[in-house]
Amino acid sequence: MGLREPLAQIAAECSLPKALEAMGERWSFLILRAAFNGLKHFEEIQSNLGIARNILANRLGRLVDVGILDRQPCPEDRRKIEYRLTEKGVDLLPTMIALRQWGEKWETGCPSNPVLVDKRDLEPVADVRVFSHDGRALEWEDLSFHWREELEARAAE
Amino acid sequence: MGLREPLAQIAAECSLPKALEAMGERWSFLILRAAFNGLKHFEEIQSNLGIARNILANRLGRLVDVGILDRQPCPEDRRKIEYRLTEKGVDLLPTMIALRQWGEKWETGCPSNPVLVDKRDLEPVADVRVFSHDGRALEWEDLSFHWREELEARAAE
DNA sequence: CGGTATCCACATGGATACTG
DNA sequence: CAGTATCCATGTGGATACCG
Repeated sequence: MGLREPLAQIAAECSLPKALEAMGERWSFLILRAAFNGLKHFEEIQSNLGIARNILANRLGRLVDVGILDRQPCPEDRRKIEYRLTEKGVDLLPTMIALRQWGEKWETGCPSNPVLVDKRDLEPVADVRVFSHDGRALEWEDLSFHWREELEARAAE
Repeated sequence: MGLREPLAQIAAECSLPKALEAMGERWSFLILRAAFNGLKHFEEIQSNLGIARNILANRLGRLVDVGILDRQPCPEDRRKIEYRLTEKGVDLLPTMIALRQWGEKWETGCPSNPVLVDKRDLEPVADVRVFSHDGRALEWEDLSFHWREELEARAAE
């Protein structure tokens, strides 16, 4: 099954729709970015993004519901609320960085600021890309979609 | 500037909002997936996604406008229209695969089908992640956001 | 501080019918 | 085949006021 031959029926078991259920709304990625940048409080995020309060409340609630953010009283001031990334939330970093890098390359044409760097040497991270199981960088031409069943049948031979 | 210390002002030059302008709508990623899966024609995409015709027309138009898809008469039948990924569109693959893998891990809990494989050995590609400039796989703890100016000042010392 | 409540505008989305 | 046109429902988003 080649990559450029259309699939008769696709998407039957693709996780993308499910992922988009959680992250598909316009503000979700921006709220997530705020979280990655260390913003934890409602007012902080609201003033930084300029998002309407009711929408922010709604989105934060949804992100908490799906387990991307965690809502806790602030340790140093129990009256305040703190939103933190869960492990599931942190796991969205490659997606977010990939999209940001794409925007840098094709939309703005210039590097974003602040930069995501490796703490060890303060060097900017590499472009996010697709690698083979043994670490070779792959181009679109090197890739193909295959049905799992077909691969298993082939492996069984 | 540590990763867990909040940034006073963020997002001033981040390309993410611009990227989301192009890809932020619910259907955009799914239409893109259809394109990656080799679907080229309006009716094909419409029946595969179950999207309303007017919305699909609108989204296809927008994706063409921003240069992610290219709209051409079909080579073998000039009466038909064909949508193909541009280079800019293909460049969204890491983002899409990263999001799909995240969904597999956290939302559906099972691998998607069809699988993206390396043509050479038909092995599924590796999980998309963030690497350092010299190819070390980085965890969230290894990362930090820094202002470009600060990095340049430091380098000049 | 971290929300709700309200109100309103517009965008998104779906269904269906029609067209070149 | 690849859309438009139309209609309608709901969702998203913004502004503002209010609240515990």
